[in-house]
Amino acid sequence: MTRRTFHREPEAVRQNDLIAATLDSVAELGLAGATVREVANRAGVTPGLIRRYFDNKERLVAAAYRTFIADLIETAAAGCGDGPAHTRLAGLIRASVTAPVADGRTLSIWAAFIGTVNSDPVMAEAHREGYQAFRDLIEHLVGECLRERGTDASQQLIRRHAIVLNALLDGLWIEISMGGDDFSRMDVVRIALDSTATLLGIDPAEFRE
Amino acid sequence: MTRRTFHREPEAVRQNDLIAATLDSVAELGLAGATVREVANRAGVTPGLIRRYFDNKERLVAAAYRTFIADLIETAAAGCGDGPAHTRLAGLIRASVTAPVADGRTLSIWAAFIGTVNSDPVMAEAHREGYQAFRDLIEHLVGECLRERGTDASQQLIRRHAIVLNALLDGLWIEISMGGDDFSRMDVVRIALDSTATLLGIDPAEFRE
DNA sequence: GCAGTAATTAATCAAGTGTATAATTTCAAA
DNA sequence: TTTGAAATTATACACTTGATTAATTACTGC
Repeated sequence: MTRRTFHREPEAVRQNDLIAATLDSVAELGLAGATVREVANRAGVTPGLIRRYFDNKERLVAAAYRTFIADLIETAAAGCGDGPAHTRLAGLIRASVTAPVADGRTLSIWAAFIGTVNSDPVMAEAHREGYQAFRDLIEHLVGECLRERGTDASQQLIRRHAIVLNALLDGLWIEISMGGDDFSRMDVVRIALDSTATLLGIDPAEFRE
Repeated sequence: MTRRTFHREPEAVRQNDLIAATLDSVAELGLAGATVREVANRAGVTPGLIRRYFDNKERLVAAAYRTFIADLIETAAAGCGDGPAHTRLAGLIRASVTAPVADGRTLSIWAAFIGTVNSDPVMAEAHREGYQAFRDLIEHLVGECLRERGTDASQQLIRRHAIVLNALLDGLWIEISMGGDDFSRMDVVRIALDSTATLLGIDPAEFRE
């Protein structure tokens, strides 16, 4: 009986493959389905190998969460482009409520991980990092946006706006990703942009360009 | 060696205890920690008993989710009271962003369950029910609120408002429950009410009473 | 081409899981 | 008080889980 053949991969590649396999497992089977064996199978690898790249399963899952969140924020932030602040903010909003940020798979992974934050300190820390990054991004853009319009907003007011806008985006993202409603028929981007403009006291037309 | 003593309970009570124990387990240990033995221990009962009240663990968890969501919506809806529509809407909003609806334990349970919706059809159905109930409640209140003010809003516009408001409340609820920010210092109720008024085009003062 | 090292496999382990069932105990009715 | 049925316990089972280790294989540098 002969062993299965294999070929070596650079450390970074294998780590990446294992993380990708983990995220696929979580998306399709839930966190409970992301077993060491399932992940190894999807990565085309043997279960024992995981331990060479991650001390234990907990670390693997935490690493997967970190890259997931980082990628998600990066994708959303990439929608900003450059130009005046209100255009960048509009880009961020558009990216946040459309695929690939807003879709079922992303939500599934996010939800599965979020469910662990309360009972797992490692996951809680990984979560805090990513969350704060997004909030800071929004707060920065809102501030710039208001300043651009000559509004002399206090830091406190900017923060308040950021909190509300962040909440709105989170909520819309969840609703859209969940897909229960007939969002296909609506212009979700339009809804998100108009609502944001209303909340910030900006002329909605300015967002539509 | 003598067996442990026990006393019988009416079917409804036992079911309730088991569900409560399940929710406690999920809140503190996550879904993975809600094992048959853990739940039984918390309910002061032996693991085998669970099978007498629920065909299998899956059913127990689904039942727990259903009662959890139902209670949550009921608690939020109880904040409505009676009176003019805008007062009832304000009550719902207030209830949604304050304890016991908005707190860490509630969020933990919610998140743990949400994480299963994508990979578990039974949970998906339980989820859809509860979610729709809340959305309908908001839509109804928004409609009444606008009509009360003489605004002749189309059903489509009402629906749009409900979607946005629901998203805002969901997002705020998550942010507050997560507790990462220094919400303790802010008047979250005020923020929620003012934002809602802005979105619906209502005078904020009308909400503050 | 060869040797050595490191990556990978294969096989095994102990612990924990949900489930099943038989043995007991409680309680209400007679 | 006794009896019988239903609720509860206790025990066991088959399976899956994450982890561990020795044996093998692939690749790098010479």
